[in-house]
Amino acid sequence: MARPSSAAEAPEPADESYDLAEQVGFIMRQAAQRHVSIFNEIMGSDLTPTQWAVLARLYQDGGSSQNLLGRQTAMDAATIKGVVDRLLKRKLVQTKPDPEDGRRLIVELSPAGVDYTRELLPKAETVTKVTLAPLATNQRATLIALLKQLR
Amino acid sequence: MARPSSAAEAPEPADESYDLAEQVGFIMRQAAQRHVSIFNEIMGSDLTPTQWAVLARLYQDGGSSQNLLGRQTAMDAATIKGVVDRLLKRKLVQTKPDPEDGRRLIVELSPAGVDYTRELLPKAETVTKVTLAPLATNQRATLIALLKQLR
DNA sequence: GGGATATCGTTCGTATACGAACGAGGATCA
DNA sequence: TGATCCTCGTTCGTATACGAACGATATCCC
Repeated sequence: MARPSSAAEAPEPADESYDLAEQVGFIMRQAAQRHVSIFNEIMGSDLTPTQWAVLARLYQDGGSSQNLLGRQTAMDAATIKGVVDRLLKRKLVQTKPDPEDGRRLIVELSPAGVDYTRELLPKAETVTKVTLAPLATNQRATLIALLKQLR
Repeated sequence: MARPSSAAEAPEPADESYDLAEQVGFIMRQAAQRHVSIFNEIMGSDLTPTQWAVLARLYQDGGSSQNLLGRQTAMDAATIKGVVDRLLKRKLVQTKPDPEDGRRLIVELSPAGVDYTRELLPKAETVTKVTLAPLATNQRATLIALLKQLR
């Protein structure tokens, strides 16, 4: 059956035109899934995309408070806590209280974390390359520009 | 500090050019987060994007086996099970064994699920509209075409 | 000074997401 | 028929993701 009920019951014409496979959200979820799959293949299963985001951000800009770090890596306070905890357990990051603000916890890369991140940088670039491989060069810039407008 | 170590230590030139905020994966995750946020606002917090994907797929094409349904909605076997279980608990879907294949479990919309899905269709279209609102009309088709190539 | 307000980190609960392993059923082919 | 291989559904463990609530600390402003 194509429809679970007769067409005459549909009150709004909109009902006829909805196709899940054509909705941005659904397509974007699939594209994101493929990206994560590529990430896991290249980076290895011992590091997740969000964990990498934290390492890369700390490597680029140094330590920051846990909540700010979360904002910079697109995670809310509850999520960044879990990610930082797991990186702490692996001793890739370290924390210390902020002397200027008793509420804040400063998170920064450990020396081992710096080395680890630097070693992974080329692989991280490969992830982006492979993810964008199906697109022509000019299409890649277009996609990124369009996605940025949807943030 | 801009870099946790001196530039002279970097063995590969690639290290200098990596910027997390410019990687597709990171930008796509943010765009997806905004989409989910819009989804929750419009559809209400009692239904998730994946649950909606299942309802919409069943509404469009009728029942199918659980694993096939998962493939059609971009979820693996473990994930679709959880989603179907929660929809079962709300009596929006119903299941029955496949008479032709003892391994299969057929999942289909319940009568209440059909009504519920039909009522939500206009809102689901609004979700897509609002998600794409920042883009010009011709850009929307471009984005979708590019994302489809990344699946 | 001190009360209202905001931010920070934490915890809980729920829902994807998926790898891995498992047993039951089905298909293929010698 | 029987051995082999594949698919299906299930379960477990781990990791995001985020709303909600909480106490502790800062800040604002009267």
